[in-house]
Amino acid sequence: MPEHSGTNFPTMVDVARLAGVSTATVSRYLSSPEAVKTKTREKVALAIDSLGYTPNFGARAMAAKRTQTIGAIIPTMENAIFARGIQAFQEELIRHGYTLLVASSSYRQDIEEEQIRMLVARGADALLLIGYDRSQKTYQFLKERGVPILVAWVYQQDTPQLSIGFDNREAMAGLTREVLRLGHTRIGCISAFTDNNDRARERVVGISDALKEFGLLPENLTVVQTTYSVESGERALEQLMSKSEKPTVIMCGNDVLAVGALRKAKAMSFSVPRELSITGFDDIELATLTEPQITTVHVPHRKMGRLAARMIVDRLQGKPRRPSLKLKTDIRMRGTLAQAQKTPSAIGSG
Amino acid sequence: MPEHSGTNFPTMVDVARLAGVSTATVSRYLSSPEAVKTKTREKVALAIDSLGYTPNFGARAMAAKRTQTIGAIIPTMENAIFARGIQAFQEELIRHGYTLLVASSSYRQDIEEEQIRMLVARGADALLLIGYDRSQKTYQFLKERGVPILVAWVYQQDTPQLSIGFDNREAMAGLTREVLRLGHTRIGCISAFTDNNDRARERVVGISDALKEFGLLPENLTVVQTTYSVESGERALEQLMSKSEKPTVIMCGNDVLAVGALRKAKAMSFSVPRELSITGFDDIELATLTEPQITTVHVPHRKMGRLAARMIVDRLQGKPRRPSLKLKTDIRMRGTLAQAQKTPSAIGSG
DNA sequence: AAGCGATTTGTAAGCTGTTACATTTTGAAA
DNA sequence: TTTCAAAATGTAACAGCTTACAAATCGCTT
Repeated sequence: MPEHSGTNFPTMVDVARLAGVSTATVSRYLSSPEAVKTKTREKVALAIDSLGYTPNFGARAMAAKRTQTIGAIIPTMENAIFARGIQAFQEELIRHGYTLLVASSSYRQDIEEEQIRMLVARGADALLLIGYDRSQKTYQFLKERGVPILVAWVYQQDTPQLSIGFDNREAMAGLTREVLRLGHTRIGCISAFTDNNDRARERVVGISDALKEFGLLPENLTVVQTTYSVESGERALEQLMSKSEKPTVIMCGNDVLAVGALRKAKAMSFSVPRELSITGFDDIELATLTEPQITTVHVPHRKMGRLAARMIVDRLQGKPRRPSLKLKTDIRMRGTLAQAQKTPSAIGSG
Repeated sequence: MPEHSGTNFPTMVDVARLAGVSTATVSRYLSSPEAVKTKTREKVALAIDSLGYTPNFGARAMAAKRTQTIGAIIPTMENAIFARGIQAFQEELIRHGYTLLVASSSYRQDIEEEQIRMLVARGADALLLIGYDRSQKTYQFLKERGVPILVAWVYQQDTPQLSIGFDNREAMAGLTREVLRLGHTRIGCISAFTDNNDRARERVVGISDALKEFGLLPENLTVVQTTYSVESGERALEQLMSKSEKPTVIMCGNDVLAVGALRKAKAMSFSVPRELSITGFDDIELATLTEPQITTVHVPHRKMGRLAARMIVDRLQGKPRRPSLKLKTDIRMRGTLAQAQKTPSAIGSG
């Protein structure tokens, strides 16, 4: 007589007994009510209600081999762009009857891998991942397990994975062209660390692309890599502006770094944008709250989240596979970017 | 001959067979390796590795009746204070071998209830919830299911639930005292909607408390309720400042609203803080990025997240129950709060 | 070599759903 | 009334793990 300690909740068997039907019928009632006669349906509904029955997720997952659950792994919840995109992603998923499980990797590949396994083990029907950068082993694992993935926040033509995002490289190149048109030739760049972060890497490459187009040399660009935070932006700016050959513009990998750079620039008494221009990336709310407001690249995060959800749901419901989606970004010209100040040391005196 | 479509992954039985042990041993290896001899351990490890085995979560949950999973439901991911607290919460949980499942309720009670059921059905061992406000039915459900909960972001003495947080009412009263000492008598308040949001409600009550202490009347306070966003703050400020009897200080329910208020005040050409003072609540990063910086109440969100995790883990591991925890908040005097401007229309000219 | 407690491993029941297939019921046509 | 396909329901075999209990093994001591 194994007396389990009280914690015994009603199961399907209890419901079936009370309703006077078999468990199969209860199960059918739960997953496709229209397959059950009205009269039976009422009996079952009543039984469920009076017992306060809730199906056990684990058992269901095991038996049915699907969970109506989507997993997502983002680098961090503390970054507004992910928070916003994921929030929209979730709202759209709920609308389609799916549940979202979120995990964060702290920008670390080993943790991301662990989280992927965790989510797969939990039976996630599909996964949303940020960026392409991860080991071949991980992709292999996902493939073996048959778990579909959607790569978000980036778009690249020649990848096997389905993706939704934008072309970080081209977007940054576009902004750089504007910068160069304004006569800047000495460019500082504050980037997030680029290892395991293709978004960051592509943005830096985008700057180089544009430089080349304009016939400038690699020496015209100085890159500082740092972590994601306002303070990091401050430190990086200080570093860049303490050189003898000071840049006339600081292009930042995202808005948070730009805010830090702006704050430090002010503290160091550089007039922005007269003496020094600054640009950001993402167009988070913060970018319009500074003085002057930050010139940046606008990215439609909410839209991306929403569309990502639709793509995944379509995929799971076996609809014809949509191609990867490239979203448009656009440049928001605001107060921190202006004409380069003419300096004694003239252009390209080589 | 049910031919399942290829998707058959290695199970514990496969591992056991390959390692030449029983499934019980494999299970032990997984959950308490120290209970397995070194030699056996190696064999099992090898087998797991070469098969690429991952335990099935559903099966495990069902058999063990626990999941090493904690659920958390926050109003929204888009609010930096929750994002930050939850991030810390998660980091600490991982350190103790637990996994976090996050869901968001969009500040809606019905959705929160649904999410609670979802997380319980998924076998969450415990739940982190924000604020006390929810139906008795929900508390009852949780109690029946035996799922421990921790209420965060608030602290109240006389509640049955274990909680960690701060006294919103007292914190806001403290800030209000400072405001009143500076001679302000006409106070505007921009609050989040107070239904189903005890944090917001308590903050407003805190203002009233302090007013009473200083012998001021309810008429001295005008409250506007709105949603959570910079724009809402802007609109609310406009509304408050378009009355004939303008307030000399605007106390906001959180920093985001304060930022909006500040921006609109500038746009309407009120000099802050000379003509109009503004205060916030939370002390998010944003509060130090405006010009002038926002005077606000500092809340230790990260610390709260970290401690919340410890409390829950202790509880689950059967350690002696800690009492609810009240965290200290403190006032950050910055640039948006100053002496009330003396106006012709003198005080209380009844 | 036998004995014995402690350590390690194995056996098998049990956890709660889903679903293929079998069986019964239903209702319209003959 | 009988007949029969369609509709509704029931039966029972899984799904993959944990764990109480039994059995085997180990390392000493006598």
